[in-house]
Amino acid sequence: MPDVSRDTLVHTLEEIALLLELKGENPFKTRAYRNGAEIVRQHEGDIVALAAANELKDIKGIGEALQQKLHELASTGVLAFHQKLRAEFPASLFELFDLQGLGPKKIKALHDQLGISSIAELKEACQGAEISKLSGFGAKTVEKILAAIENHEKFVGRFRLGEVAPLAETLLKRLRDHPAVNRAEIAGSYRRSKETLHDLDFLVSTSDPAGITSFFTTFPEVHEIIAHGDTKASIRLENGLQCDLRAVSNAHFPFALQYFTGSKEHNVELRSLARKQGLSLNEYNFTGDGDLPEVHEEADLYRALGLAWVPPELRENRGEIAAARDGKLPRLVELSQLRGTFHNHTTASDGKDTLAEMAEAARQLGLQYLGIADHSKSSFQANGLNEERLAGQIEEISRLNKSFEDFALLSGSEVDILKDGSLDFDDHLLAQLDYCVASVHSVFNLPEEEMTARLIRAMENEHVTMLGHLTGRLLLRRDPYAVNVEKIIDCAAETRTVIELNCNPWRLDMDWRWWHRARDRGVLTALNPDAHATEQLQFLAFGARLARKGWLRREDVLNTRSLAEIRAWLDLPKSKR
DNA sequence: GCCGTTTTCGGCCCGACTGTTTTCAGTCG
Repeated sequence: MPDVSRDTLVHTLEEIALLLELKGENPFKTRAYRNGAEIVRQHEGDIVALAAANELKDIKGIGEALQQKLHELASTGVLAFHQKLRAEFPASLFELFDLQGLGPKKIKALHDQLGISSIAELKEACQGAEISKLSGFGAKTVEKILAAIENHEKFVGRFRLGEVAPLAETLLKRLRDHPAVNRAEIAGSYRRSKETLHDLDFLVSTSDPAGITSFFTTFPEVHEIIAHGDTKASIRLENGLQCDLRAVSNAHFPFALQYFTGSKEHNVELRSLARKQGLSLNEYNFTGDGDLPEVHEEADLYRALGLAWVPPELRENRGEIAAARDGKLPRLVELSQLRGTFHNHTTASDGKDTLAEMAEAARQLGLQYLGIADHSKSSFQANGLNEERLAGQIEEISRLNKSFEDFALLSGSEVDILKDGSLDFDDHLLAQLDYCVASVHSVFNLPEEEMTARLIRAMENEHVTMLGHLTGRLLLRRDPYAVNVEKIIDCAAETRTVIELNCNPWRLDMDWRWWHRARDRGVLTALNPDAHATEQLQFLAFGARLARKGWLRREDVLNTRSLAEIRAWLDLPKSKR
């Protein structure tokens, strides 16, 4: 039996969809392949085994053609149809899809008429004159393509926290399980919970450093060994992520952990502080005249410098060293303190799981309440609910709630903020909801002043409980839209509007750099996973990490409150909250 | 390519924006 995973099936179908688009195939056909990919991804049960046994009948969305293709792929490991399509286009062509503003039609024109099949070739063509001879490629288009390439270059080699976390934890566990390893941690920006990373820094203490570095370089995920010495190794994984390993002794471990966690700016401050005390600090130890402080843990190191232990998330040289000296570090919020969450989707709009399934998943996580905020009617692309369907959902939630003890669904809506700042539903309907998340999903390109005024108008609505994904950014993909965040924070403080911390690893929006200021203005946040499937409720963990990075405490986070407290809070008029 | 049925072919989600095209095509959400 060939080694075929669910991912192989999914990615093959998705790639076929892309290739068919390039060929200019019927868009509904390409959609059928995309749908098929999604169905395979979501299917409960062993879909690979079913496909291999040719038992895919009766799965809605998988017709005869897809059944046959999935069977061929699962049972032989290859799909002739896919191979044949692939042979028609160079593999590097796929990278052009990563550029904002380029779709299948333009890519096909570039490939067919100018022989362009990579970003590098496209860049060259844009800088020359030939490209403007193509119909549909005027001066503005060329300008936009160049901007998209620049954007892409800026982002290349970086990864979102959420996409590396599972892999990072797997590799860490493997190191910890090795008999010669005493302690192991991931340092660097991962430990500091940066929203994007360019590498992973593993650190182990061991009595056999050379053995561990060798072990590390033989991991099955290794694509390339960049460096391999006795105490240090660097590998590149198949997904492009670079991983560095340092192996040190137990005695050196706390120093190395502190040193490799960074940030560089934080460490510079720390070392200058040490120097003032006649100490020198490096990645292995303190040096200097006289008695040196005894260090077994990171906290000992900070204490030796007259500081409280600084949580790694705060180590960005943004005031944490002074706070640690003055005993003013915040007691940061913890994932385990969350009691519920507000912004989640169901099959009613563009979610993958039903109301009942989402509720059950939230209960499994130990939450007391789950807010449902499906899209509103203007979000056609997301199957947004109109007034009638929303009213039906409110009833369904109320019905379901009768079956729960110590748990409740809350009726909300993720209502679209229209271009002029008005809302997609009228106040009468909004008043029937437990709460409302207001978000922008269209017309992203307003000038900053107009966009800010648009959001402010929405926040001034009595029924708008919180603002969803403030800037609309998609990390490493799409820049935030122009908005004056300071003014939004001030307005949120005045109008008592909550600002969401969207926990989806693509968003993590509002950016962590603003939360300290918002908190000081008395603005509350809600950690919202924006879950479109039950497993995405786990995004709360990323949100908690970023909230900590933003200096937020338990009291700054609305959804650390109990269900009873939330109900009482929602019952207050907005101005009294 | 899938689905549903008005059983074997027609419909499949809609609208905004942009640029370049003079009435629309491509991309995005």
